[in-house]
Amino acid sequence: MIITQSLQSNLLLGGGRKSNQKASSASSREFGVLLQSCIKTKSFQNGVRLHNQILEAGFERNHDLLPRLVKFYATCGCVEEARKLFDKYPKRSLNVFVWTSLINGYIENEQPYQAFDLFREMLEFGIKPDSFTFSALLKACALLGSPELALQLQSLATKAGHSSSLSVTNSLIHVYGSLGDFASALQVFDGASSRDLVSWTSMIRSCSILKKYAESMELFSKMQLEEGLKPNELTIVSVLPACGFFSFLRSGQAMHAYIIRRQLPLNSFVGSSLVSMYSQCGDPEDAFRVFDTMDERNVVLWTSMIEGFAMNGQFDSALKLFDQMREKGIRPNYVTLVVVLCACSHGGLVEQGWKIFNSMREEFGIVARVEHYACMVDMLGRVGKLEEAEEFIEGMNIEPTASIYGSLLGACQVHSNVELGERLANKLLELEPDNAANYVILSNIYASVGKWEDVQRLRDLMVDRGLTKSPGCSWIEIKNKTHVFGAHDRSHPDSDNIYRKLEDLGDQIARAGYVPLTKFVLLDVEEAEKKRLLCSHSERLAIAYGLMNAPSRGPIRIAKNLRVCGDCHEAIKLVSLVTRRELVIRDTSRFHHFREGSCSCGDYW
DNA sequence: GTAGGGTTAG
Repeated sequence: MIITQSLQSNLLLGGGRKSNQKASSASSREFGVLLQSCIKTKSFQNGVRLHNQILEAGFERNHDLLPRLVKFYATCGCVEEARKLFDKYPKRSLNVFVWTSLINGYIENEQPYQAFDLFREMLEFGIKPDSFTFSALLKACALLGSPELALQLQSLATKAGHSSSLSVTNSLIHVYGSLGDFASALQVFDGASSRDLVSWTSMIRSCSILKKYAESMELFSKMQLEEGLKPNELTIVSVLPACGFFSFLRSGQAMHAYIIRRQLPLNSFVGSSLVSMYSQCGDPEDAFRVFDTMDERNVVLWTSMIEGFAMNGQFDSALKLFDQMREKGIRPNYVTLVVVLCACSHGGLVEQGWKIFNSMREEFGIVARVEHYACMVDMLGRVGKLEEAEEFIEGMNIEPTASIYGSLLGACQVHSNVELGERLANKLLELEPDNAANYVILSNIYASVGKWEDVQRLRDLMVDRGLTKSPGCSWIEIKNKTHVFGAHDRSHPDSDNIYRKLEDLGDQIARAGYVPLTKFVLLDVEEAEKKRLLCSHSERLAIAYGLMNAPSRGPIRIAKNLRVCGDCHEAIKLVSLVTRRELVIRDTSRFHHFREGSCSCGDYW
């Protein structure tokens, strides 16, 4: 509405200034504005009526109106109509604007091949593409998943002198980022002669997509400090995954507050990224608050919230929300079902899991993909039904992938099944010889049953193949500063006090019945050394520091880059009991909410 | 007439 009004006022201003122009010219402008508003509102009937009037007035071929008419039909999903209109006139007589409109029309209707065919034809007719043409075609590269094609277009655009155009620069950053070519995206961004908010937002998004979250946050502050650019809601959406990844609740809250303060639109995109961020920060209550206040809830928003509950151990709430979503007539998509099956798996809800999996096609019209199968394998593996899981894999409609075997290998580690673990790991080492995780899991399986020679053999193999495992660490945010701890770390300036606090906590939990579970030490050392090593796992250092420095109210939140070990899990339950504090720990994919001696995961993770 | 946004198993 506002847009239409501003267009109308522009028209008035323009008309005033050019009062000596011919009447027909003023009318064609008027038609242009009206057509534009039909495109914006996608009002098909009004547009067709307008087209007829344009035809009667003899304006159809007007250099400004024809491209808009083409765009109108394409926007309303009638790209064939747009093509008919295009074919009505000799191609050589049509300007680049008309050609680009139809190219764009094909892309908007997800027909990238037709777009490229038309581009080829355009070049053959000697029509020179402009920056708009290149922007449009770069979008098509993302659809086709082809960074090579993007590179070709980049060199064509450079030759044609359009490479410094902002829209070409920004499209290039976007397409390279979307296709996983971070180096090229960065090269375009760094080499750009000018950058605007879109360039920064695209680069921040590229970092987030490629899981370069630190870079994402760094760019976000650099953009404001060095360029003085103010983020908008798209920038916020691009940086929120980074807040979630690091569990930086305060930063995430600041983003949320910024949206509200600047009155930026809180649409479904912003809504779902906020829900995800709060969930990843172990705060499902605030995630739900955002979810609950959204006017319009689409499938992605529902999916985010279901995942948010599941991630935080609230499996019943997750499944209840799934029911509610269906009652509201929202059709789940395949991601929703991945999330729901994963909730069943993590919550040990085997019966519900089977029921949902078996009804996927009939009830939701969704054919199971590899992700769904992986959830089922994980679900069976977790409850120790390893053989059933293996049979399930054999009976699958699809070829098992490394991820399927990986799911079951994880279960073999939990249930110390050496025989199956070995078999699977050998398959996996062939399928993905560069994935360090497989070596580590197999080595842990050997360690858990004391096969130290095999542990050593795998370590040597990893060294030979140049693979390293990422060292475990935990971190905590205190007063906007992040404190990172490695296992047995003594590098923190407050280290002495932290270890004193740990000793004190050790005494308290021992009185509450703690017995160290030394089987979780995967090293061939003496029993006493094992006990000592357990006490200084990184999450315990972070907890001790948190208890000393976090505000006295509210939960203490810690994030960790690996799974919490079984012994720490027991110890932390008791720490929550003796200190009467809620402790929230995020591991690689989910949360443990420790309260009064128990954990939200129900010891099942 | 152009460019940038949310959910996904292990």
